Amino acid sequence: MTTIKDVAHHAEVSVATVSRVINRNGYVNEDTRKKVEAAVDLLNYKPNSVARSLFKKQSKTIGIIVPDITNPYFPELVRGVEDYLIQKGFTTILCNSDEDPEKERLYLDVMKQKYVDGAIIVSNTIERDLIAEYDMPVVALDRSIHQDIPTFAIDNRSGGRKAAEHLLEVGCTRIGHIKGPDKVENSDNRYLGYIDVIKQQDWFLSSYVVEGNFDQKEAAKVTKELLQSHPEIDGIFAGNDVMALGALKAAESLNLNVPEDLAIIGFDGIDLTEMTKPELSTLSQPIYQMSREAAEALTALIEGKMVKEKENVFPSTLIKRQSTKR
Amino acid sequence: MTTIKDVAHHAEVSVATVSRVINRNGYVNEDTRKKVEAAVDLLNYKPNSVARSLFKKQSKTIGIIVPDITNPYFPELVRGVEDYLIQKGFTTILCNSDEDPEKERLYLDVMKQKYVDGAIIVSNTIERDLIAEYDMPVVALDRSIHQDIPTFAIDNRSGGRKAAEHLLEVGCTRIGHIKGPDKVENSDNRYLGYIDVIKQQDWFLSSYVVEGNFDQKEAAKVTKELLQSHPEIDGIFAGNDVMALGALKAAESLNLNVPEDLAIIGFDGIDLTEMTKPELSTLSQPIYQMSREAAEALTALIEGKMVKEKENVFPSTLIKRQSTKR
DNA sequence: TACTAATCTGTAACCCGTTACACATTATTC
DNA sequence: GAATAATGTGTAACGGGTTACAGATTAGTA
Repeated sequence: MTTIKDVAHHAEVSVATVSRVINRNGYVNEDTRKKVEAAVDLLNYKPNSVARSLFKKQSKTIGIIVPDITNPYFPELVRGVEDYLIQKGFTTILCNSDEDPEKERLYLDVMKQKYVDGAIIVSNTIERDLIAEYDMPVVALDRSIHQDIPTFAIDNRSGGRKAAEHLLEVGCTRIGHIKGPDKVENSDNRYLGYIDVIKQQDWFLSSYVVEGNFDQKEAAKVTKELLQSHPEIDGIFAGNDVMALGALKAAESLNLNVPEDLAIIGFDGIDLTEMTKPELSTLSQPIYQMSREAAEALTALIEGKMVKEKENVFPSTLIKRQSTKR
Repeated sequence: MTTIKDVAHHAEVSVATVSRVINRNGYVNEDTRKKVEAAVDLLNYKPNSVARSLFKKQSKTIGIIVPDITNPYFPELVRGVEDYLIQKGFTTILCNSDEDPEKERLYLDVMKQKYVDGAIIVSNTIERDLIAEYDMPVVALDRSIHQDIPTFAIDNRSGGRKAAEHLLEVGCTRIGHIKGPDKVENSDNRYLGYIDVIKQQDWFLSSYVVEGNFDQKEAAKVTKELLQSHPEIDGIFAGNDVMALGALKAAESLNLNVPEDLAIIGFDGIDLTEMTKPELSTLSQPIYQMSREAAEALTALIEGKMVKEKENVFPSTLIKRQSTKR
């Protein structure tokens, strides 16, 4: 590995001069610069980021904590972040938390020790006080953490409303909701959006709402139970696409035709929704855009700029497909 | 940020002693150790990984290069790697190459500069000579790079054979193949497996094989064309699950029933295959296991152990589902 | 011409750990 | 009791950059 000393020696200058050339700061004579650049090329010198980090106390690295990259919602999120950051000269450390506070803490510890410049966090459990301990720029993505921390998320409530309204529009007369886990902001707000619309209906029963844990199998199970105890239900709003898929499976197992007997709409707009039969209607999130902007905000924070807008709410878009076409 | 000096000062010892306590090496008196540990706890001292890396010339970080985390095959692969490595004390840098040699090179440069300890690479384009330039432990995953580099991959050819045989067994009389991109080891070998079985059939035509680029939309297009020009085809082996899905879409658009009119089988065993209707038969890969073992091999390499087995071939498992049930 | 400002370059301290080496003390062995 | 081994601890160099500071030239100005 060639070091700055090797280059200095080769170019017959001091390491300070080489450093100045590399970083384009301070005065350097044109001829000297050329000599140094020639030596850099000749020796194929690449400055050592670790040494630089040690001095500068920053690493040009950021961490992204997601619950589970295996969940189809997150790859695109991570991709949006990574794409932007690499182009800004940052590398991205991937952290799968499984929503486990211990793991989250572990990852934050590691980040701190590695002089990571900042973190993008998707979490329900991390609190502002914990983040304060680590004293690094943080941006919340998909779920808010605290009003002081810049957040990039979907307007879940209005999305929930749109979903319920759409089901009413296509003629559903009894609409159930497969809700995500309790006390998770996303699922709660989507549920509230549904309630906003449905509570005005005289037929509404609280037993039309069941909890599905954002998981396909679980959603299939609870949907089946729901449809068995409430055969009058002809429309289902699932709290995310994966659960909508579970609902689709449930309908199938009960020999219900979608959309004729049962209309189904999901939430998220992951690619999966185009791959089912019938294709799933959904509330699509601008995932890539959102994550990219989160990454932008993080780099701004790292560069010491204030981000004026703490709350960045993105609209969801209704995508009408076969599963609600009636 | 507390440093080792702070701790030393607090415990009234030298930094060397603190270092010895932290790393549990060298002689340290029991009482001294306790004093130091108390100071560490009190000050919540976490050693600075960057400084350590600089001296040790290793970073407890590895890079993983995948084409695109957004492709449903890779998240599980990455997860297998990350899970194993975090537990071994390594963090994982995620790199999306888009199969672009420039990006691959850029990522390798960054890794080198950050003293990354090793890399796990999924690539068709990276060559051994390039890797040699970087002089770091490398393991190839999913696709081989060179016989000198430990490889963890599926037995694609035998998988291709199993797929073709299965279609014959369920009674298909004309079997087409949607092949992945040319000169990509995986697609070529799956194709060869198909040929191994099909070439003995007197009905075989080379026009039964079309190329689909591992992409759903493209696969749907070429499958449709294939079925239109060869309506006698009643079985399709797609080079991966995403293309099998495209084939399913094509069948649908031609009003063909799956599996009655057309049996379809994919390759990979991603979760998606359980989510379609009908559910897709596929050759399932032990993705998580394979990637975990790749990570194990990489850490072994990093620790200076030789990995005896360069070629680690994993079997695929035939999963029979509705799409080939006839 | 004299003086100030701008340009150029090198020396050395610093970032924060790790460890070779030296020295001191205590334990073991004959 | 002397010699040797084992234990305990500190000093300082080192890893590879960055930059404050000083000193030397050159350019610009009155």
